[in-house]
Amino acid sequence: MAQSADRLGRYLEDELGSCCDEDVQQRLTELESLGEGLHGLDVLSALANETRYRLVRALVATDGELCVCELNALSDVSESGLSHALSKLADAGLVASRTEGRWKHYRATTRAVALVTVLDGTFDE
Amino acid sequence: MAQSADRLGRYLEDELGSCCDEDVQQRLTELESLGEGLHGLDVLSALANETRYRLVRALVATDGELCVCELNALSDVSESGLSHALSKLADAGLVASRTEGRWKHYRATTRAVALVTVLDGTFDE
DNA sequence: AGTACAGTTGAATACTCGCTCAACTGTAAG
DNA sequence: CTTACAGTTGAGCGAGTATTCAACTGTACT
Repeated sequence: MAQSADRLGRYLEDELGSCCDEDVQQRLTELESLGEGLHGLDVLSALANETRYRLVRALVATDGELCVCELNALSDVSESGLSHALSKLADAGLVASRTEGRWKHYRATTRAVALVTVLDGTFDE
Repeated sequence: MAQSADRLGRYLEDELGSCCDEDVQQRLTELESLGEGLHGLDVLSALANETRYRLVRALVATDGELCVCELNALSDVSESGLSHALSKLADAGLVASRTEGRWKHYRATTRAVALVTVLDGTFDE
């Protein structure tokens, strides 16, 4: 860390013309405050996996509900793996479920819809 | 796969009252078409890591450029690790860079801004 | 020329995470 | 009450990934 502060000092000197230790210290605290807020990392982690991403995309595309047994048809993992995947997605608030008898239905949340939509949108430019 | 088709058949029978093999087959192909389109998975993978996510958030929050040496201050990895991280982000189209002398400046792309914004937005509800 | 520094690259290591297997819960039907 | 089925849970293994170390490129300054 002392190393990187040195380099930052040299950089600020380049930028400002002159630079004292206090300038470096101030900039350091400014920068550290930028690094806060890891809100959303768990959501991204949940989505950043082929199996889970496919499930979410399918649910978003369906614009409704799909039964676990239907989701099974479009994922190439075991039934157990599918359950794990859906559980992780539910924890991240990307899918919600409804049980009916012994069948369980999943649907995409608005969060999932928003993310997939934005993600697709950034490829059209 | 034969197993899951069986289960799907039983499910469709429950839903439709009756169900023949052709119904199952048709539903299967419908479902498989939903699983297409992995566009964006690499972007998510790039973002779904604490180090890289913090870098992107910082760049988005700054609404401008940051020097590598400044980014170094808010990431707790080595200088080399930082370089690897930025490289992966650049590959995913989440950051862009500009070299000036021996200093290199990074900025968030519109894709990064869009994603972070949407992600934050889904927590306010 | 040579030295110092900003940043990158590739290989090796350590670690996380996704998947499967087996055992389990809960629901419906004979 | 027993059997069959839908789905979940936890442990353990294998594969992918994040990080570091060392060597490198390119730029400025003397």
